[in-house]
Amino acid sequence: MKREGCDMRGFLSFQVLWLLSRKRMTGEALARELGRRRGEKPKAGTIYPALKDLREKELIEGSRSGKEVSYALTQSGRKEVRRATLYFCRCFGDVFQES
Amino acid sequence: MKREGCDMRGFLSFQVLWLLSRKRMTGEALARELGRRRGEKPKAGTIYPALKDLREKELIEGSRSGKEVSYALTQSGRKEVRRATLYFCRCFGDVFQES
DNA sequence: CTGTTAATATAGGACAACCTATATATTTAT
DNA sequence: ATAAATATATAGGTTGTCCTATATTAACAG
Repeated sequence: MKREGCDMRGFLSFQVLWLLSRKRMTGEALARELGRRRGEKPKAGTIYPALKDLREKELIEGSRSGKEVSYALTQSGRKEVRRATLYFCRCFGDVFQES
Repeated sequence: MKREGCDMRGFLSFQVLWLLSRKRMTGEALARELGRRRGEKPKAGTIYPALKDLREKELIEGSRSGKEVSYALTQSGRKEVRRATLYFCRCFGDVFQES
């Protein structure tokens, strides 16, 4: 299928780190919050592979409680989200100053 | 090669539309401005295929003058950049309110 | 206990965003 | 005229972001 407009994918892992920098969350809670912002909730096949990748990079760590896994940033995760946020603002800062 | 941090690719086409919404620019000028913001200038193989894609979607149009092609938004390009900016702000607005 | 639902997980595929070449055309300098 | 530099273009490859399945496990209701 051809996209009509410009592609708006990207920065999923950054957005996950950003959300976790504010509050510890489960995969489902993350998906719900992303859905609230994007208009459409990402599917399981989007969110869980992303969480796995961040876990393998040791930027986040999860603790299971029943069927849920609650994620939080590790120390390098906190460092990384600071770095990434600076980069993000340098790239897109002016997009916000005018809305 | 494994990336250490989180991936920060994405929104190239949006960023190009955004820059063109402010000023008519050539491919080279766009690459320079992206380089200024990102810290590294994107290569020719990144920028020109992106411009070709946006041209084929009729979101931008270019006019050649010598060796340079100067790009500007079309009418649907202007519409698209408004739509995309709203979406972008809804997703990432709070990232900026705290820096 | 058994069936359903909720949360997590993985496989496999499409596509944009990046790269490294390599090529062509125009302009500028020698 | 010729060489070098500049701007544009395309081919081909990797990776992250998305999807649609399909499967597993824990909680919950009957």
